[in-house]
Amino acid sequence: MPRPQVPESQNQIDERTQLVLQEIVNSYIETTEPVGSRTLSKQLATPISPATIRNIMSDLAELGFLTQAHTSAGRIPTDKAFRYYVDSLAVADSLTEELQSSIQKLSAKGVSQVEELLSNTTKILAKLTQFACLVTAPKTAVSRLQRIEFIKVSTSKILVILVSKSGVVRNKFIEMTEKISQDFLNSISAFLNEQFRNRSFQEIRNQILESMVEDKERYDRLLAQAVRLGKKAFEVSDPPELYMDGHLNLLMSDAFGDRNDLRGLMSTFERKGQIMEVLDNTMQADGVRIYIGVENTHEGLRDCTLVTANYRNENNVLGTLGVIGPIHMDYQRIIPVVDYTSKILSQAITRHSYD
Amino acid sequence: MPRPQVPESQNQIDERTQLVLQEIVNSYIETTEPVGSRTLSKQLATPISPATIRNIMSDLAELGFLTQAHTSAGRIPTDKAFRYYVDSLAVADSLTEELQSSIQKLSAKGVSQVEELLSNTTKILAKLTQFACLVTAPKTAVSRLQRIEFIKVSTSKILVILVSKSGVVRNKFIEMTEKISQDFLNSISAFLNEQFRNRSFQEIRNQILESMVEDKERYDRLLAQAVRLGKKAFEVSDPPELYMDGHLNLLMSDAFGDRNDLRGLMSTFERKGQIMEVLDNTMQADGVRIYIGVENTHEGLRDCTLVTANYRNENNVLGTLGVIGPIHMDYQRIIPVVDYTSKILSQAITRHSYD
DNA sequence: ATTAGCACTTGCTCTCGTTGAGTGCTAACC
DNA sequence: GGTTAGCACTCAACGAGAGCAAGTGCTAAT
Repeated sequence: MPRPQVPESQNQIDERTQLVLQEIVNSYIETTEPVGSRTLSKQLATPISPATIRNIMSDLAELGFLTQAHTSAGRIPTDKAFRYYVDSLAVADSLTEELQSSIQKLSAKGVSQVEELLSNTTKILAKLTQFACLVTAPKTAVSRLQRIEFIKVSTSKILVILVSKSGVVRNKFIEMTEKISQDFLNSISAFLNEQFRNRSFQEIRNQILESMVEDKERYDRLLAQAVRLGKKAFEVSDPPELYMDGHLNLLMSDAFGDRNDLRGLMSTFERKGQIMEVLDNTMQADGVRIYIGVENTHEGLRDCTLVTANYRNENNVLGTLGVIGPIHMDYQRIIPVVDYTSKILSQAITRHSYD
Repeated sequence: MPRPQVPESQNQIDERTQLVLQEIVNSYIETTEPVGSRTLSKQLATPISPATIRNIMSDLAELGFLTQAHTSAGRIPTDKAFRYYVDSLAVADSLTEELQSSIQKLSAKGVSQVEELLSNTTKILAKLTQFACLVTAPKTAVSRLQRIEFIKVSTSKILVILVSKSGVVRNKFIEMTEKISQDFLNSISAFLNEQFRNRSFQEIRNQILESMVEDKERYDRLLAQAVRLGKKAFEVSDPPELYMDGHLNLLMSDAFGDRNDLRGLMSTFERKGQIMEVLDNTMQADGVRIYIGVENTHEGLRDCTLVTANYRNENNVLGTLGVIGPIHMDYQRIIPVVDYTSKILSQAITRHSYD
């Protein structure tokens, strides 16, 4: 999702015009009301008369930075204006101590599970931003194996436990027709642990599949069973895991005027798979990414802004977190929050890793 | 939450009046509009003139079954009317084949985890009812131990795996300061399995606590460690588990007119603990329970109806499921759906149990 | 006891001025 | 030539009033 490249010439606007645009966006972010020339004139530090501002506004409208609901209404910044604002005008606030310490709480005392860490992250983000917040679980494909165990829970059922380096535990039941003793299962897990420890799940999958096409005659019973169980254990059957919180904030906030707007958005949230896809698509990039309105490839998000950042351990990018809010969100506040949260989460999850 | 006991005399209303009341409620459920005497007269099978109906309505209003928004508006059934309707008038529809088979899908092919079963249940209920749907995870206190295992994942961290008879798997990390070998952990889990298999978590907790106050001199190292680890493993630190789906349906449906109504309701949903409590309180009773509007002890649900039923295996009630919808829901449809779902879930979860 | 008839109530909708914020243009100004 | 004051124009929002429709309550007749 590369940022739309606009010819420089088109956006070549002089300093004062820039100032006016900045102030319009600021004002709109603050009030969510169309902003008029008179009001703006008063707010502006440099005194410019309403008439002049009208001229400037007219220019900006022509360049596609402003629209108006009807001829006699004030101007509303377009998505393009917000993009411009975010790119060149906004100076990211440094976070207050208070915000910082709120965010640090995500890995507070006694958080022993990665799942809890991620869920805390969404909760804290939701609280601080008052928007919908998302965190993807560490990608299974790049996860590295820390430990695999098989536990026989009944004659035909085996519980598989997969622990990844990043601290994620996954449980899965396998049905077996033939009888296998717990001792034998232990041998198998010992073998698999020996063989695959520290390898990524993706690698393991591939290698197992390769093994299967090799000449089976060469296998002893242990190896054969290990391959069979391993295949089932590492199958990618798991639904994409996504932690989500605060989508009700959007409902509360009447930042989205129409109830129908909200409906569309909410049903997007219900399709977690789609949201996952959107987040995954942003994962290549680095740092905080911002997708404003029409810039969103996913149709359901065209009336929102998505702000995302990755989290990682020392070796790999593990997942993405993000917030979804109105296009007129307070970027100066939100961007650093997302940024800092991603860093704190990275730290926390690195501490949780086993090395 | 016992059903409010109303003196018989107050509700002693003759057959025709009953019929009118029934029809008013029916009509209101269908249209969500105040119902007037003229309209009702036409709908009624037995021909009664509008004027007579007005008299009857006047009586019903006096008895507290009907209200009206203003003098010249039609009548609206009160919560009391719905209670009367549900208790004595509604004949539960038998479920269509279609509905039955939809519900049976909750335990469709390849559902290997109880968690998935429960989550499927909320999804199916949400789809069929278009309301908010809830399922509580099997109560840990009454769960019986099937298997406990300890896996050492790093020098200081131990992963505990608790498998209950009902098929629920729970993971938990324990930090250990002193070093314990995996072999020793295996001995401990063997011991605990031997000792506590089939006992309820509550019993186990108690017994472990008892053991701790006993003379420690008598312990050998194994026993001492087993008690220590066991205590941590069975600690009730887990957040109450609640599966929820379809609360967005309520948002979509405009059955709740005001957006503020919805906000209150939604923030109730955000406090899962409160919802849990409400559901737990209903668990003593048997069969389908219905709490209409003011009958709800929890304030946030006073504008809703809650319909709940338990699910169970052969031995115990395991948890509760329920739907929350508008007071004017279609009871004839919803009640059998909840009832049947609870039965199918009971069956499915019984099949998942290990015996 | 039931019903027809009628006066009355009340919310809803439509229309039509009025108001006010805001624009666009033109002409004057520095 | 850029900036500003002034003025005519536009258009949503608000409010009052008329007409309408649905529904009630009461009274008198059946």
